[in-house]
Amino acid sequence: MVSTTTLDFVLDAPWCRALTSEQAARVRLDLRERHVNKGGSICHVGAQVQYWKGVVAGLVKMSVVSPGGRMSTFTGLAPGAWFGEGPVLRSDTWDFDGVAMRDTHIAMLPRTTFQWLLDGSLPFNRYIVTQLSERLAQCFSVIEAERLEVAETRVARCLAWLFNPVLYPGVGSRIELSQQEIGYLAGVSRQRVNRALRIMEEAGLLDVSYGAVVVRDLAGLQHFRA
DNA sequence: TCATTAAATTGTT
DNA sequence: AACAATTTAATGA
Repeated sequence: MVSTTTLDFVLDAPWCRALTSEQAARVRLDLRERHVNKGGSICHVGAQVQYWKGVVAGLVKMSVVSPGGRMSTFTGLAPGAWFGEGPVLRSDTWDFDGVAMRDTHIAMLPRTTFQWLLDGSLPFNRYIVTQLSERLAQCFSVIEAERLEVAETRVARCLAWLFNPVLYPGVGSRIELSQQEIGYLAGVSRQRVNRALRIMEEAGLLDVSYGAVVVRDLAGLQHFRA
């Protein structure tokens, strides 16, 4: 049995609302949850994918480590994010590391249930396709920012990703995130984050406050160039 | 409720 | 990376 917060979170998720009552009932039955303390591991490269996971609360950093030991952070996963469908469909093992950037609450749906939904629900398939498409678009956006090698642009894209309403429907316009944390996510120093945020605030794209950012113009953030 | 202190975050060099 | 300034949270009168 899972907590009511997790249950509410899942039943309210866009993919779940599209299911039949019978399917939703099985989801409810198979659902598990887990609390991960700050710094704890949510998934790691090479491990078997047992569950399709959703971020109920907290923040997860998605990263990979190269053979040389260099670490590259892809993105943050904000509340409302569901992830793991890629590994489930492709390789059965995780292809990235997930680390909790703060105390995090994870909802987990067994792989077999996930596949059962894929086989039995057209709306669920549509949701997954939308999810994958959105992620692909975001990947292009981030790759472009990397090539430009402008820290401000990377920060902007990184934030735009975090506030993506398709991927993270629960996220409003405000996310509690220190400049240090943004630095980890975007792969730039805290100083650069600080400067980038000021520039973007000046441009009217967002407001910065103590330990949080409020997005004013998401589209503007996505297309921001330094 | 207010004042004091510690901790976290931000701004600057 | 180090330091100072600022904001928040916690504590106790």
